[in-house]
Order: sequence, then C-alpha cells, then structure tokens
Amino acid sequence: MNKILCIVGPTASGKSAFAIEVAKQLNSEIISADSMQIYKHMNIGTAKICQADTHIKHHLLDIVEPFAEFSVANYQTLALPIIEQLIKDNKTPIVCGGTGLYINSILYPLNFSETSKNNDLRDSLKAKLNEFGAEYMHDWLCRLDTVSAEKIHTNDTKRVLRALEINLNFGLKVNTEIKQPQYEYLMIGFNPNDRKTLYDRIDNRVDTMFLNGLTTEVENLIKNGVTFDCQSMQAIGYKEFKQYFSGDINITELKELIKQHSRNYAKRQLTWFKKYNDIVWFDKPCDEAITLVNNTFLRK
RNA sequence: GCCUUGGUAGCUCAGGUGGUAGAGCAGGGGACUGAAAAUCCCCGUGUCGGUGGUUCAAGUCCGCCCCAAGGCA
Repeated sequence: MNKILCIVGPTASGKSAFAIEVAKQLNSEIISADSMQIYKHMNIGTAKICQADTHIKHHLLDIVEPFAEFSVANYQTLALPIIEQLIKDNKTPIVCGGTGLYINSILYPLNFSETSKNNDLRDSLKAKLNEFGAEYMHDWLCRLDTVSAEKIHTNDTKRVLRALEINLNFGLKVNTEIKQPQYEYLMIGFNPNDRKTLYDRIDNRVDTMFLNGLTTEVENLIKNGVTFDCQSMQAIGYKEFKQYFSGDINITELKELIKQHSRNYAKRQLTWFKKYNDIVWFDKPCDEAITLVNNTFLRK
C-alpha cells in the first residue's frame, strides 16, 4: 500500500489542477513542493493557485515573506510533520510540485541537521573564492574531501563552497550516499509527448501572467522594500524585471526573456524527474491517471 | 542610376598579411543532499549569398549577378 502520492512535472504541465482534482476524490490535502510558492505576495509569477477557490487545503504556500532566507532544510522541517499528521488522520498526503530537491527531502531520509549552514564561514569562503579563484577552492576541497571534490566540478563554486563549509565547520563530508525512501509512494509525472507543446504552454502562461498584472505585482514588491538581492527575487518571472526597470530591455524583450528562462527551467526539471525510474508518466492530466490514483489509494 | 557597407551554424556576430571555419545565445543531453525557479558539466559540417576567374590552395584577392541597409542624385 502506497502511503504518499507525488505529482511532479515541469512548470505548466498541469500538476496543480490535477492535484486538486485528486485531493477532492481522496478527501485529502496537498503539500506543495515548490521553492518559490512559499513566498507571500508572489502569486502571479509563481502561478500559485488561489486556495480559497479550490476548497482544498494546501500546505506550505505563503509561509514566508519575500525578504526571508529559506532552504530545503527549512522545507523538510515543515513538511515532514504535516505528512505525519495526514497519515495519522488516515489521509493520503498529496505532494505536488516542481522542486525536485524538496520532494527528495520528503521521500528520502536526507539529514540536514548535522550540517547546519554557517553564514559567516560562507561569506569568508566567498571572499576567498573572489581572491583566489575557483580552481584554488576546488583544490582545497580536494585535500579535505577528495570524494566530494571528484563529484563536484571546479566551476560549480556554489557546491564547492558548501562542501568546504560542511567540512571546515563539522569535519564532515557531503553525504551523497543513495538511501532507501522513508515512505512508500506513487509518483505520477506529467510530460507532453512533444516538447513544443510544453513550450507553447509555457509561452502562453507567461502571456497570461502579464495580462493578470505581473508587472504590478513586482512593482508592489519593490515598493515594499523587496530588492533584487533577495533570494525570492531569483524566481523566474521576477528577476528579469531588474533589467526592465533599469531600461536595459523593453517590455517585449522582458516577456521573451521570462519565457526563455521558463523553458530552460522546464528542461532542467525534466532532467531531475527522469532519474526516478519508478515514476509513472502521462502525457497530460487524464482519466487514466485519475484511475491509477483511485485504484491505488481508494480501495477501502 | 551611382557610391558605401554588409550578406558566415536556428539567431547575433568573430574570422591580421589566402591554407576547406569559431564564439555567445537558442536547441539537445546530463549532474544535483541547507541559494535548487539556484548552480554547474557535455554536444557546433555549416552549399562561408550566387557565379566565373587568379592561385598548388579563396570565407579571405579580382569580375559579374542577386539581396539588405545607408548615402548621393
């Protein structure tokens, strides 16, 4: 018996609507696995559903302000108790989202507690990187943690720095051993057979975002003190406004850029999800997918 | 009509003094354990506008033609 239902896929593949449909049938609740929909006041650009309209409880949406720092570790801390509670209530937890790492933090026993982040150390490592370069940092890591160094490319400075941080702070190595899932699950993935279909959907969705007032939403964020340095403003559909507001690109170029970045992102998401070899893929949300869910979870 | 500058990978363009082409972006594939909508890795044969010619050898020099932009009439 599967305990958890996971619904994944690239952006604009129809996950959210499907999750709501399924939640109604299973009389359950949805746990969002989306690294950007956690932010309040960022609704249009993150394609956040309006919870009130659905009559379905969504967890982990709108949980922090756009100024806040957030990470997988925070996500995991919040998500696991919700999962446990739902299971206790005899409801099927429905995890739905496009952030692969967040989904892993639920499905697998990834332990972040022993390697908490250290901002001071991180800053000093960044300073060293700027002074001595990527190769120097990688060589350094190689001396402390050869295994990680071999896995991390020299140019992937973000990971090199994190590995150094873990090592210098705790004397530990980055833990990348393959673990067994801590929950049984059924994972459903949506991916249009034709890549062009997906890209057209993404393009249309971006156009819709602008019609729905994306520009105003971003202006309001800025007005309220959110800057482009904030982690939240890394989000596609937001970060591009920096160039627009500074006059480097016009509105047409802005839209094109957001579409472009969204398409690139969708491809990266697919790469991530493809590695789950137990995923059940569907071209799009459909009756067969619903039937599969019902047969799996509705047997009593 | 004349002059000028261009016409090179899907797009934007590099390619001193001639030796059959290379970057960025796009596209495809991949990685991913506290920024993950982030970060990073791998993949480039294309009638070098066409056609004659000079040359052992032309994207690169010369002639003519076609197309585009600008200038002069």
